[in-house]
Amino acid sequence: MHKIVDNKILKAILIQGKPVLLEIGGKANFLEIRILSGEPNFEITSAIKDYIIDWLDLDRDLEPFYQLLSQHSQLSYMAEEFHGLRIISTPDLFEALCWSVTGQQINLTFAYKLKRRLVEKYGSHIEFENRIFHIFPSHARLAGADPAELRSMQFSSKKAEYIISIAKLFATEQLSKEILLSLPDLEARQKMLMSVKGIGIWTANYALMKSLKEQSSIPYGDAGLLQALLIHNIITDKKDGLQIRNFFQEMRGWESYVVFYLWRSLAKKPG
DNA sequence: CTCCAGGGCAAAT
DNA sequence: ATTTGCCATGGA
Repeated sequence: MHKIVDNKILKAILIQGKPVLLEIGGKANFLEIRILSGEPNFEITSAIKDYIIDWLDLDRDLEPFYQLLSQHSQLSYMAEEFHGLRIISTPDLFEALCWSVTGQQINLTFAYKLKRRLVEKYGSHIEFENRIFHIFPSHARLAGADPAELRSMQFSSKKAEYIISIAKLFATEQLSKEILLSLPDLEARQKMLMSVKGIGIWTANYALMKSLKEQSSIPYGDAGLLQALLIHNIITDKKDGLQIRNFFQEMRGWESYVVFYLWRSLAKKPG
């Protein structure tokens, strides 16, 4: 959903329903944002700033997290190696849910392929200097999609059904980020999401972590998480729930960040 | 060929 | 209340 060119992020988003193309570049101690396409005014510029702060989690003080990591025998290296890395969130809850349903039980490479097809077929886009910048499909668009069409794009029948029914929940305003945020606590949010077909505990926690940025939302059972915990000798058995719970007990308040860093540790190092 | 990927559901124990 | 079969596909 974004491109990186010359060490700058290019991303198209909707701000107040209007498409805007952003370029985010790094300077010494601040970010420089350019609006490449769109009609900026004060209100839009301000909303863009809020969006980026939310998206890249820029308001969070990571020092307490690095303190916690540095005390951990196996993970202390991360405070150095991944210094400054923040959770890249998915502000659009609908997108987060579609992605987590898509990614269920298949390898990530294939999951990315499916998402690309979904975005290219149903999403809008901005064209700028002969390049296309995609915007994730609206729930309204996917609510009207034909499940057979998703099936032909190699979504499983169940995933096609789940995604379209989730889109309909959004389209009929039975589900939204605002509705979830209005609930009293994490448990209530998990419960509401899990009442939807296709959303189990993993999907609920993933979406809550990525979109609502719940700091204690742990995607228990996640294949990548378990693999990373094994690699770091934090657990010896993927089925040993006690070891896993004990680990997250130590990381209380920063569970999501630890998961995010563990996932990052699995990524192939460039070069 | 088999196993497993950033799971969840429904049927069968 | 737990376990199992199934979904779809591709890489190891």
